[in-house]
Amino acid sequence: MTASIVSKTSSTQNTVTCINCNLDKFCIPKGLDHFEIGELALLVNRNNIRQKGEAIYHAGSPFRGMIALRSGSAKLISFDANGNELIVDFILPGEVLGFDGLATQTYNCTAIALETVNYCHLPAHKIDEMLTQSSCLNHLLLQRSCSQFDAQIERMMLNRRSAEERVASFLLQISERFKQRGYSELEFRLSMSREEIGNHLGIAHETVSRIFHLFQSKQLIEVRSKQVKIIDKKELFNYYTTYSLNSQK
Amino acid sequence: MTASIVSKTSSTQNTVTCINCNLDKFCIPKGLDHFEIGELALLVNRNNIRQKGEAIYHAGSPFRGMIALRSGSAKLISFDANGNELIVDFILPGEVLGFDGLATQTYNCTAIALETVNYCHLPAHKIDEMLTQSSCLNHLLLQRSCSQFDAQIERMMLNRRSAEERVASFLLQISERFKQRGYSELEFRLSMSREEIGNHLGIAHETVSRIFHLFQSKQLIEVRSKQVKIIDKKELFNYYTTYSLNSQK
DNA sequence: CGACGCTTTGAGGAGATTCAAGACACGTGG
DNA sequence: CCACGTGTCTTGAATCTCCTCAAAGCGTCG
Repeated sequence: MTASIVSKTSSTQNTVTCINCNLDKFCIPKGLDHFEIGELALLVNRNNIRQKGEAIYHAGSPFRGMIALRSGSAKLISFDANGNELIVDFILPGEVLGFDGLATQTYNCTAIALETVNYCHLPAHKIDEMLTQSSCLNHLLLQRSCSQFDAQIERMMLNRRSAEERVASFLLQISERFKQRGYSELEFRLSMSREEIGNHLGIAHETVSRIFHLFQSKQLIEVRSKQVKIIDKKELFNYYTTYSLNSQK
Repeated sequence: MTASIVSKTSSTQNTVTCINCNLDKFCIPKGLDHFEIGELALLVNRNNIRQKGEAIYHAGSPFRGMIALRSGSAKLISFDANGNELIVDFILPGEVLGFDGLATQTYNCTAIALETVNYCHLPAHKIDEMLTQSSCLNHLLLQRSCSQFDAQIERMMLNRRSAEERVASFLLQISERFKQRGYSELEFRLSMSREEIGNHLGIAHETVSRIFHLFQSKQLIEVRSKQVKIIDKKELFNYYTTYSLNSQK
């Protein structure tokens, strides 16, 4: 594990903390008041780096705290009984990792960088401190955890849809997440491979490729390797709401 | 909504409360100390009844509190954009409902009785009271919510398995849950239809039927309508761990 | 430039769905 | 108590979607 690197700049302007971080609307501080964010800022280790393919934490290892990605992306994976990898989620810049270890104090998943990442680390023992002091954070974490419930239902819904609907939904979801963080919603680079997309969606990587091609031929998107441009967002959206009209009741 | 019926017996022996309830190991009180259970017992409305097909709560309605089933079973459902029903989970006696409304203060799902149910109701405003007083309950709820995370991964795993593996897993899961609550683990009655099982597992009801028949012909189970007897639990278990050796990497 | 990994594309096949028809179970009323 | 009707369950056959295997194309990085 690398030691956390605390900025040594004396001028506060140049020091990025939770208070002036541009990700504050999406990160852990979301929902906390100004004072609490200040408290939080003192607890966070910034500027941790991992290269592509390196793990941020491992399944089974003791909970070390929550992670907020400042740049780069990661995949959150789990392994089945036969050691097959299952990609539980992709994590984009500004998103938070670590919920899989919060309750049991042991990480259930392994987090691996898909490209070079820079992240902030809120240590576990400091989370405990905050939990006993601030009922606000407590409530916040509860809320965050419960929103997992919604995500689960969303995923169950997707799992009974066709491969085309899954891919459409995947593209729109990534687009939306980029948009919310101030990146272009219509043109972006996928940091994960077709294999990884397929794994996450429960379809073969060849199928992902074929459907990307299909969408391109239908003028819905333009794909060139990992670069994606969404041409017809509306139609892409229709793709996965309209097509299941005669699905099971 | 029916008014809660509080027992009018004067003798404490005849009054079932959280303190002497046989479900205390599985219900909300799990993990609370004796004093806290006593507190809880004062807050709970008991003996609420719903008939088969009736809703216990509706998606979109304000969070009214947590529900613990004392007898009977229910299904927790959600609806997709086209109004198709998705069965998120089945709830067996002694299990707790309502997590889908805890964070947002609005139920995300609809809970419907699969047969006559008798349930206890812990009102929402009393949960709030307890949350500000007892950090223990707070922590407990957080833990419960986080365990949703595990369930989600488990379900994602299942969703890339074959129909046979899904059905095997379903039977074993129900069996395990009955066992934990003191019912026979090898012989039980399924309160849900083939249609509902299929919906929950993401397969057609005909497929469920066919696989029940297949398992019977392999001497793994005996099925007669809704009555199920597990003959070879071990082999049934192998069925869904062994069969995916050459699944996707 | 050559090697390796990722992506694309094709062909064949397996598994699950859909549609359709018949069997069975359960509740109702005669 | 039996006949009847409705809804659930079973079973078969045809079809379709997606997977698997295989090979070729493309990109990237030393």
